[in-house]
Amino acid sequence: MTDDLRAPIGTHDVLAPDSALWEGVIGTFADLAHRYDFGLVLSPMFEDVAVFHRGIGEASEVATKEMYVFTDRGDRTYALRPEGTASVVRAFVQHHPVTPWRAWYVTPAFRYERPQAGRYRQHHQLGVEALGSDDAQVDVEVIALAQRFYAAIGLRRVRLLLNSMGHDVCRGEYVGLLRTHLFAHRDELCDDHRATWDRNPLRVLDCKKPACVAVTDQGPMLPDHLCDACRDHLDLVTRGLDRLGIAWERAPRLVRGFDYYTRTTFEFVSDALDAAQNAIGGGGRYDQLAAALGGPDVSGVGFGSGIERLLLARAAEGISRGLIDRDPDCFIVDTTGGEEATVLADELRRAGLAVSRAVDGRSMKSQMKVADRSGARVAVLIGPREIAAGEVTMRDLRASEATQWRVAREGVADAVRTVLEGHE
RNA sequence: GUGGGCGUAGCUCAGUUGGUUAGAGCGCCAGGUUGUGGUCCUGGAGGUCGCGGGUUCGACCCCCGUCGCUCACCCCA
Repeated sequence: MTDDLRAPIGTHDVLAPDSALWEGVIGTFADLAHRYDFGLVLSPMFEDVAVFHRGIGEASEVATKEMYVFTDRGDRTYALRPEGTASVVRAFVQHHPVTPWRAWYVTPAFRYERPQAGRYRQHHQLGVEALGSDDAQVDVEVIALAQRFYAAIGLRRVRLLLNSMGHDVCRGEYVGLLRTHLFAHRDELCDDHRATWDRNPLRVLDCKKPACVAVTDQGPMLPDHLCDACRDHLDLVTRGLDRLGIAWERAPRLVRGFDYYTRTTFEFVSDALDAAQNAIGGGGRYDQLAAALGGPDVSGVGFGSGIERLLLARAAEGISRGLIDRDPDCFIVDTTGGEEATVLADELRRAGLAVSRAVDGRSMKSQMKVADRSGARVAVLIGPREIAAGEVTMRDLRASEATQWRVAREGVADAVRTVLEGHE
């Protein structure tokens, strides 16, 4: 209701219980990243603007019109990170860890644009980067991690689109051919690209307008013009994916938005989402990024995924199953003032249990209602009679018929555990 | 940046041709013989009708502006 102090446009607060899904997604990813031998990297949310200009490309849409650029009190020009890769690679360059270096991250990403479904000014990405090797096996592992991750969070209607951008020489030759073709057919392009095809010919490949599709359909496709080395690399990647049983599709038109990609590029799309925001993740190899940021001439490969998009895709697939259980194990009802509940709760929590309780001296009936809604499996009741007897009353909140029993005060933790196990 | 739709209780919404104390469901709180939840019943709290201006005897309703939400284009996660 206070309109003057809301979260900024295009940003969102995520509160429990919704946030449990975020915990689940991030936790699942952290666990998987560990299994795939990636270590967590934390890097600043803002960087010298040059990190992104040199990284994702000064001419890219994101860099030219979507970055949050600001000057700090010391007159330094910074930008809020619009994506994850550039700053991770910057960290790699700065610290020169032993290669191959494998890092995973989860971070907010900022882009100044009008919000819409699946598109926000602050969204969140998680991903991995592997630097210091150009072995195609790394590409395969990165893609496999992404694919296994989507499966782990329950997504089924996901397709992997694969392409190769070649390297600077063979792509350069290809772009020349494409530009010649586009020049010959420039009048047939869609309204937008009739003016911009020359500046960024690759973008035209990505255009969905029938006019552009008709032109590019007859033109040269990048995969047909790869050099031998790039072709071999792509073949190794596809063979690796085949051996892992990971389905993929060739996507010769796949052109990603950042300039740093070379060779392998891929995108995961959800068929449950509308085309405007169906990309739930993507990535690829970048041979020149580290060098562009002043580092060694080493290659890297990685991918990033938008958490909001993943959640959107889950919802669109009708997946309601949660990823983690954040309900309390037990709920303490104390009608003697609340001090006993505090003591018992602390004891149970130290024993590893998740405990909820009521405060403010509410009536037993009221506390029982709260206990019920809390999702706790069992209620632990403390009243004058229990205190006198040195016991508590246990009540199963999930049983269809009322069942309760007395337990010695010292044995509460074990009694709760017994109930929990009985439910599993 | 451009365009469409929408802004009424915490949430989802109703609100008659502008008319006198703005409603419902859910949620929340309290009761229903004073130690007990989930169903049911009763009662209660909660709204400057996004904000500002205008028209009018009178505006939640009409007009203008503004802010916000939302969807689409562009691009992407």
